[in-house]
Amino acid sequence: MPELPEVETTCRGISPHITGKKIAKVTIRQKQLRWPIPDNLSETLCGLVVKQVTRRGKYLLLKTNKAHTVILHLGMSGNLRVVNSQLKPGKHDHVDFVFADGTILRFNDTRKFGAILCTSEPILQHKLISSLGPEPLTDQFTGNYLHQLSRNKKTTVKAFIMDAHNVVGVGNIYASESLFMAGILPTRHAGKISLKRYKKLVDSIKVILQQAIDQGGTTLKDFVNEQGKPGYFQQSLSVYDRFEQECIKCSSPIKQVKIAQRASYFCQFCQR
DNA sequence: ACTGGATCCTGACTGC
DNA sequence: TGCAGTCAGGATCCAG
Repeated sequence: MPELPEVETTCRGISPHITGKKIAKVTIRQKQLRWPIPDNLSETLCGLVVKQVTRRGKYLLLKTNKAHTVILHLGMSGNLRVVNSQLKPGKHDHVDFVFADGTILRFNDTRKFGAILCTSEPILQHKLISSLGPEPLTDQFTGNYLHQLSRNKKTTVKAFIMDAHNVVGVGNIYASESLFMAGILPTRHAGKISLKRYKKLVDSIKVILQQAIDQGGTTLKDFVNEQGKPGYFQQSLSVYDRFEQECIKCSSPIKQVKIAQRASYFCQFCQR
């Protein structure tokens, strides 16, 4: 499931293969994703050159030489691969961005939770992008920021840090892992956690995400691999999906609870 | 204004 | 073996 490190890895992986290249056409086999893909996408993008591939939260942005920017989201099962024109599309290969030199950027998404949109307005003003919280790995994301934002919030701290309006890129797995590292129970009310503890939580989120991105660097080659699924990380997880297994710190069994319909894992002794 | 729940989708897995 | 049910998950939308 793509979380921020996976999207960052995808961004770095595809960028050198499509930056500076002219779009010849866009082939859409399945337009019914999270939102329908715009009907005129191919006509709109034909002839435009990809100037820059960037990421904002879990959105990938393909900036062109005109006003238009392609907004891509991988949902939970999506992936992008760079393939050559000989490779026939397989199951769930919903969209091909075909470049003038024959390179294809192929979007595959089993569960169709992803999205492909296009906008000509300044990208930071786009509805999906403008409401996003700060990037977790920048200096704007601090303990002070989270502490202040969380005052009077009754939601759980886990739901709070997973809300992209507060901070982007913290998905279900890394939320559990970060809270474990920071020693905070996921069920705690966000508004009642001290500044000191938020500082520790922010440090933990940065460490966990940076580790995952560092590991992702080794899988970049997979994005130009015909049979390859983009390699997701073999991240070593401390609590996630370890129900009833021993806590790595205190050996007591890991607990599981549902928060906002998401499985959450924690140690009842190491987190409070 | 806030918060929690339903929702989209497919495939893997479980239980009868 | 097969079928029905459950779960996973990001982010939006909706209802209370």
